Amino acid sequence: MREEDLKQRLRARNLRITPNRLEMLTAVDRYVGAIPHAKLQADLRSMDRVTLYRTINVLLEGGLIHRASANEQESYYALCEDSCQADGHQHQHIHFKCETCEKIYCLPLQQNLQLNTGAFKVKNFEILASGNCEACNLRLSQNLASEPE
Amino acid sequence: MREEDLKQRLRARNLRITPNRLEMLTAVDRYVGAIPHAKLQADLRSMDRVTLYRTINVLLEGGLIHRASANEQESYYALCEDSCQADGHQHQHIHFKCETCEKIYCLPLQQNLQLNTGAFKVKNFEILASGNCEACNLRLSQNLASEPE
DNA sequence: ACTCTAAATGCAACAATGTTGCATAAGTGA
DNA sequence: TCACTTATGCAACATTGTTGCATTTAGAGT
Repeated sequence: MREEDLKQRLRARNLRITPNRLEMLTAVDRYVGAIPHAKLQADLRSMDRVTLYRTINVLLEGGLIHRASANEQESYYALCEDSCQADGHQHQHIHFKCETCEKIYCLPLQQNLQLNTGAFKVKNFEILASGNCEACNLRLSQNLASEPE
Repeated sequence: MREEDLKQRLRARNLRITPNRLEMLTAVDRYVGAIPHAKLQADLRSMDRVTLYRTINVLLEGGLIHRASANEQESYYALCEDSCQADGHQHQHIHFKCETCEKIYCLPLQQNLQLNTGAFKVKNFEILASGNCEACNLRLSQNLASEPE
């Protein structure tokens, strides 16, 4: 993604354009899947640890990135769609963690979900899935195929 | 749930029956919804902090409880169904967080989900939902109804 | 009921993760 | 370029989770 586009996203949310924010957005953007916190920290090791946390929060609150949890302690981050609002992220997608390569992917949801159960009214949801990703499936099936009988 | 039942669950997984484990299972069981870590710690404040962590891990690994994450830092715990295995939790249910009372509920899933997307093969999933729970919905609608026009 | 052994517990110390206050630097609108 | 607000870095602190080790305890066998 071009830097000018990232700047535009910051402007759109009335956030100041700073080198730190651009660096973070770039790191999140270029990573395939959602970036783990540790990787973000490694990529931006010139940035103060505190600034890292604060910048994550600013971008989260500004609706530029979202947190893709994975039923673990560590958090993962990905860029939001343009449609996300600061307070109302509407991610109708799946956060998929590959068991093999351990990457987190944001996948679109194929089906319209009806999650309401009795008098529990679902306003928002997130799906955490795990399995094998496209690349790993391919690799696994090739290894299997080339194995001697 | 009767204490004897909890003991039986421990025995079934070849886990020793200790006062700490029984206390923890009791605390998890009597809490409506999934219990937050902090509440667990408060309920069991006679238990050493380290023992608390280790006991949680034992029960998780034994498949007696499961972690219900909620897109936050804090973890929540609930008893497993009998069908859960140590390594293969199969929770086809929704972890629902009420926006009003903030409790976490484990709700059954009404619909059979087809989550596979392209060559991504989903083996396991969890749904984190939020909205208003039954009790809060009722309370909210009553307040609304009784408000002067 | 007693003994033995492996496992559970508590404690201390440590490690990792996240937060707050404050002085300084930098972004932005005039 | 000036003035004002916000962002940053640093230090200190707070919270959360982990490890090693000595002691206690659960449970199996006698």
